[in-house]
Amino acid sequence: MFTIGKLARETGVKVQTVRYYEEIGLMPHAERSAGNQRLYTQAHIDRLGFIRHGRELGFPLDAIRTLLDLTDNPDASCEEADEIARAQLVEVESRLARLEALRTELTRMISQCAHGTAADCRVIEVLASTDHAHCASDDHMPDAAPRIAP
Amino acid sequence: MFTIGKLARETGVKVQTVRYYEEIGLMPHAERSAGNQRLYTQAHIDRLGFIRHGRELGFPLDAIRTLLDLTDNPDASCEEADEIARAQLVEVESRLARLEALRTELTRMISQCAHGTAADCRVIEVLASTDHAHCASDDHMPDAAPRIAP
DNA sequence: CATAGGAGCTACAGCAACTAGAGCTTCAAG
DNA sequence: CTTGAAGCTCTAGTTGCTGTAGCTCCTATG
Repeated sequence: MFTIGKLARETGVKVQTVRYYEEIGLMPHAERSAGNQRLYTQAHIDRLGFIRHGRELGFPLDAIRTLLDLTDNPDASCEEADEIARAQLVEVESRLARLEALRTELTRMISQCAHGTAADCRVIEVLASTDHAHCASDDHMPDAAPRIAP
Repeated sequence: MFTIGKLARETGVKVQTVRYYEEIGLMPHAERSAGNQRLYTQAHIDRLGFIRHGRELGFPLDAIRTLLDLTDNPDASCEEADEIARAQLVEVESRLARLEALRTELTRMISQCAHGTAADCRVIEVLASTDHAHCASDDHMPDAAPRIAP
């Protein structure tokens, strides 16, 4: 059996994050030692690895929760998993499109900057202009992407 | 002079968000009418438009704050604005790279799904595997991107 | 066997950038 | 004069953690 520190090191998830996952029910309540310390097995490492991998792919915790339920019911249809993955792909592609538009706009802004004073700074001018013709402003911004490494 | 509702409609920023921007000092404290309602002028519309445009380009509010300071000092060098824009471009490009890796991985997962049971679902299998060879897991996840449209 | 310091524990505060709601007042139209 | 939309303040919630304070516990060394 491992302590929480070992579990964290094995999976690359922070200790606090493991406790957080337990709190929100993503990880089961761990057994405790005589001294009230959490004890984990290989199964916990696997589950936490699954969660981390899902987070790396940008799945929200709720989607991961559903995917974990599916792994607990191996006879269930995998349609739901497929759907979650597809939805995530759609999300990722929409973020990509948006970010590509941003890159274009930022590149243009920067390349046109004459390095003078703020009064005639192209960067500021672009922001101040009411002409949003080149903005991708009409589709919505993506949600937070997760932070994995510290 | 406009009410907060008109200001919000003009700029596409929500009423609550305008009040929030005032609270955090991004928008100035508005004049009040006899009945304690906020009153705005064209200058406020311009400023809020600037903020919204910056948010659309993904700038964090702190960066926008700095850019707004520059517009208030038109004689200052625009070097800082340029640097903020460059930093934002770097950020956007790193998110793009990461998202492209995600798209590849998700596409692969989905295309290999045989639509059977969870037990042999490729999506779940990929998440459960400890082989992270194809993950972009070693660079860190980007920060939250903002949500502009409701 | 005592002790030092690293790791564990709980509980709570904070981050970004809003968003939503409760419960009230004010304004403008009919 | 009334009604309903729009304004007001204040508080709490969102997502996914992260950090801190102030404890206790475990293990290794002297």
